[in-house]
Amino acid sequence: MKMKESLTIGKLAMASQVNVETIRFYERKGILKQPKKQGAFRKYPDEYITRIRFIKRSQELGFTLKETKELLDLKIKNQSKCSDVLSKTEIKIEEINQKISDLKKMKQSLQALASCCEDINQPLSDCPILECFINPKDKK
Amino acid sequence: MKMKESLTIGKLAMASQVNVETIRFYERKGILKQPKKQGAFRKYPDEYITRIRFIKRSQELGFTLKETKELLDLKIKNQSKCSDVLSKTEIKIEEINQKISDLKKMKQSLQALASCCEDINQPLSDCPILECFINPKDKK
DNA sequence: ATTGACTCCGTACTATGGTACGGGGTGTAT
DNA sequence: ATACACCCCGTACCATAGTACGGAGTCAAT
Repeated sequence: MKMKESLTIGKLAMASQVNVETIRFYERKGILKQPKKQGAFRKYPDEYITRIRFIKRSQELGFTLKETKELLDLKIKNQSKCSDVLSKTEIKIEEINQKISDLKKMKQSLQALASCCEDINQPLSDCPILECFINPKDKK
Repeated sequence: MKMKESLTIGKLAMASQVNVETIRFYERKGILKQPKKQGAFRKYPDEYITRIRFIKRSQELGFTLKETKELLDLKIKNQSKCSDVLSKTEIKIEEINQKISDLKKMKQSLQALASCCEDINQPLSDCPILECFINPKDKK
């Protein structure tokens, strides 16, 4: 009797492109909840792949594991009070807005550097990469 | 005889809003080069403040110290080819574009989650927060 | 029923980006 | 000339985010 939607930890790791140990690490940290075991081994439904990919991408976007857990918990604990979810969600949205805004600033700075380099006769030492971050209009 | 443009490590740390130990750490890592010493103490010209603010800002924007060092080296080794600078910055710009795009997706998902809460009859479990990154056209 | 691949768990180790500590030296202001 | 704040350096320690290891157990195929 084989069940579809039932991955061993090794298969899950392969499918979600992380190390087996990473999955165990996430379980210890409470970021992934331990699945039911069939016999002695963990058996994971397919949606864990999505979950793990979400975690990895969130990290790449600058969220810590703790923050990522909070994002996941918004989804998971959907029985929690609407007002809780709403306020947490709004905080995260604000964080994202800030990240987007910061990234746009950095992009502009990098583009300024790039455009300085496009004119090959321009002296490279005049490239504004250092100065363009240190603007008086400080975000803090 | 006092020299302008000559900061002790403590003054520099204060001015650039980092810990003294952080400056020493950056020197050990080669991210800041050790300045001339006057007597037994390091003496820094003012432009180190700019340098350190640049490092901190880069980190806030998601660059590692190693990457930040690379960016600084682009400026410092200005004998390097413009094409080197250009290709490095273009890679960073592409990374930034992808991050912004993913953050926007994440934001939309969170807004969907928030609006679920506003409309209490909407099933919360349909919120697409997990799905927002999982596109077939894999970036790697 | 035995082999081999996989899993279990706990523990230890790694890298990154710092921070803290402590014993000693220095520099300057009074 | 001496007090006191500051600096020197090495080393140890911290959190985060994993990765590796190793001995034992398990499952599935032959």
